[in-house]
Amino acid sequence: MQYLDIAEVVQRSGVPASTLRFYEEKGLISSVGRHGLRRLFDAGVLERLALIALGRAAGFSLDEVAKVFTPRGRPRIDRQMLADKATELDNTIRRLVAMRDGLRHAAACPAASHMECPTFRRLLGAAASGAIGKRGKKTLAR
Amino acid sequence: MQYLDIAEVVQRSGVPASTLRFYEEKGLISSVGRHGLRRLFDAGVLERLALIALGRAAGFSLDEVAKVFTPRGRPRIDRQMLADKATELDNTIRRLVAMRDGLRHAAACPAASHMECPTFRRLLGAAASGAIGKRGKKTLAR
DNA sequence: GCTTGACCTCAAGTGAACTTGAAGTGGCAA
DNA sequence: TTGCCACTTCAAGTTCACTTGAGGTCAAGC
Repeated sequence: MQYLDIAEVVQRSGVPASTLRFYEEKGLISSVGRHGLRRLFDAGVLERLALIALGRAAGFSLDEVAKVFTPRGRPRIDRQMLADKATELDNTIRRLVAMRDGLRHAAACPAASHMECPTFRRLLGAAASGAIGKRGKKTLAR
Repeated sequence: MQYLDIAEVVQRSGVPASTLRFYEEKGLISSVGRHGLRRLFDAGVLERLALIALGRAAGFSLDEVAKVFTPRGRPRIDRQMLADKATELDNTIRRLVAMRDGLRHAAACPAASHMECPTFRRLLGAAASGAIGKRGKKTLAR
């Protein structure tokens, strides 16, 4: 009874069965057995899924998230890693704030064409020089 | 002389030739002619590339960036679109700030295991419930 | 006992944004 | 005139995180 059928995990976590299987294949979660063909999961899988969702939202790749899990055990989270990720987020946030302000200005700018707006051109220069982007790619939940 | 060889565009913009060809194929930029086989670009392509970089950094897809360009002309930027994107960025920023704070706390948290830290668990709950992520995917320059 | 249907496996597909590889071309220096 | 080699084309490959499809299985309900 303490084991959850995959359908229950899907229902409780909102994560599709295909994704659960995919995560299991990747070693991110593991099932404790079967009922016939059907996977059974320990209730702890829900916490693990939450941790995965958290990691993804923070910008970790699935592979990075996987490293957080000890071979067969509970999560072992490196505080340094968290701090590093926080710093990384800080930089991302700074860039996005600059972008947002620039966009906001451009949207309200009275110049006939954006190309004549100094603020927009500054933004453009920053983007071109890589000050804004150019540091790799990151997938973030929208 | 006012035309730039593709090699020059590569050098000045930092964008690889393969990407320039890819962008041309996508209709994001266009060459004005050839010198032998080699593409020649108008100097304006640099501004266009900057605009593309800007759009990408702001979270626009290439297709979205393409819409900014009129069929064969100069950029025509919809102010509403800019404002919308700024609002979108605002939401992203809010989420990232929450994430960063959570991570920062978790990194400094004195609880033996992160699983015993209330702040971390709150973050986990938020991630699981989709309050943090779960609203789609966005590729951002890192 | 038989049907049902949710689950299973395994392979392939998706989409975004490029990159890479093979084979070809042509301007330019020697 | 020849050779170099940076460019060209076109197709296919790459990465990430999944999803989809075809064909199969089995516990449960009738």
